[in-house]
Amino acid sequence: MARWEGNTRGRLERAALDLFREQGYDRTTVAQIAQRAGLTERSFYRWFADKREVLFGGDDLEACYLPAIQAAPEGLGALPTLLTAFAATPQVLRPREFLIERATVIAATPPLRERELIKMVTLAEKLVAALIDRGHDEQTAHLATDIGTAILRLATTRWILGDDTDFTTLLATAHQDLRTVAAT
Amino acid sequence: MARWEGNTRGRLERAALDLFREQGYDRTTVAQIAQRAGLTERSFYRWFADKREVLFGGDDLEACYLPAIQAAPEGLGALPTLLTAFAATPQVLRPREFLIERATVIAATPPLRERELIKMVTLAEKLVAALIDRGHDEQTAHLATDIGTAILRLATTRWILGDDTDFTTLLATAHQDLRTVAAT
DNA sequence: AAAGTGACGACAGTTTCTGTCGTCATGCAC
DNA sequence: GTGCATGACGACAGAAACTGTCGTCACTTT
Repeated sequence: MARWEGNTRGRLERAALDLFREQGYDRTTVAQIAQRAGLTERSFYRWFADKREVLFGGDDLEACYLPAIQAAPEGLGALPTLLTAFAATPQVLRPREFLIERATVIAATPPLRERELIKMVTLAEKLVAALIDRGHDEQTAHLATDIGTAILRLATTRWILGDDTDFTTLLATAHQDLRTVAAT
Repeated sequence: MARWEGNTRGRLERAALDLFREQGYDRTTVAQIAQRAGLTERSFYRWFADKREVLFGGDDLEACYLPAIQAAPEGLGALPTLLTAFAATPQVLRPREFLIERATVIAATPPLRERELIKMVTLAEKLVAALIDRGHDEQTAHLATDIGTAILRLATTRWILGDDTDFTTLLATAHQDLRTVAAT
C-alpha cells in the first residue's frame, strides 16, 4: 500500500485536525496540510474529495447501526429496533480525545457543520431504508427515525454532560421524556 | 436604491435558478449568472456571500414562525405552541412554481443540500430559543422542536403528495401518528 | 527479467472568493 | 446651481480550492 511512511490517510487527518486547531479552518491551506503530512497538495485530493472531507472519513456509525438493525429480533416495532441498535453500539470508536477535538473544530466552523449535517442526514436515510427492508412502511420508518434520532441526541447530550448512567437506561429515560412532551 | 434596472437581487436569483436548471449547478459560473443579470462577477458577491447563497436569500419562514410563537396563548405547552405556529402560517410565500423549481435543483445538487440543511438547523435553533424565552426549560424546548419538525415534515409530505385536507388537520393527524409510533 | 500496478510529484489551468481603487449617477446642503 | 457625500458598480490583481494530465519510481506478478 503505502510506499513511504504508511497510513497516509491517517497522517493527513491528523495533520489537518492539528492545523485547524492551531490556526483555524479557513486560515489553513490544503498545501499546508499536505506538507505537514509529507505530501503534495495534489496527493491530498487523491485521498479526500475536498478540504472538508478530511474530518469525515469514517463510516463508523453506519457500520455499527445497520448490522445491528438487521440483527434485531423479528417482529419488533420500528422505534424499538432503532433503540436497540443505538444501545448495542459502542459509544467510542476512536480515541475519545480525538473525537472531542474534532467536535470542537466542527462546531466552530460553519463549512464543517454543513458537511456534518449532510453526513447525519445521509445516515438517517440509510436507517429509514433499513427499517423499510424489515417490512415497515415508509412513513412509519421516517417517523421512527426522526423520533429515534431525537432520543439518541438527548441521551448523548446527557451522557456528555457527565451522566454516567448505563446508556441503555439513558435511552429509555429519553424515550419516556419524549413521550411526555409528545402527549401534550 | 437600484441605479439601473432595479431589483438587482431578484434578477440575480432568477438568473441563477434558470442557469442551474439549464446546465446544472457546477457547470454554471458565477460570471455567467452575473452576466445574465447584466452585472459583473464582482457585483454578485456584493449581494450574496457565495454561489450557494443565491438560492437561500429569504428568511421567510423565520419571519413567519417566530412572531407566531410569541403570539401564542399564555401557558400553552411547548409542542402545542409550535404546532399552532406551524398551522397559523401561510404555506406559500413565493410563487409556487418558483418554489418547486428551486426545490428540484436543491435536491439534485449536494452542495445546495448542505446549505439547505444548515439553514433548517439554524431555524430550529431559533425555535428552541423562542420556546426557552417563553419559560420552557432547554431540554423540553429541544425535544419539542425535534418532535414538532418531524410532525411538520410528515404533514408537509402528505400535503405535497396531494392531500388537500386543511393543514391544521394534517398537523393533528401527523401528531397522532407520531404518538402511536413513539408509544411502542 | 519484463510487464503491470499504485502512489506520488510536477505542472498547467479553471473557478471561487477577496481586497482595493476609480467611476458615475443620485441625493442633499448651501 | 454648485459642491459634496453616498452607494452601486466595473476593473483589475491575487490567493486559495479544485481538476486534468503526464512522467516517475518503488513494488509485485509472472
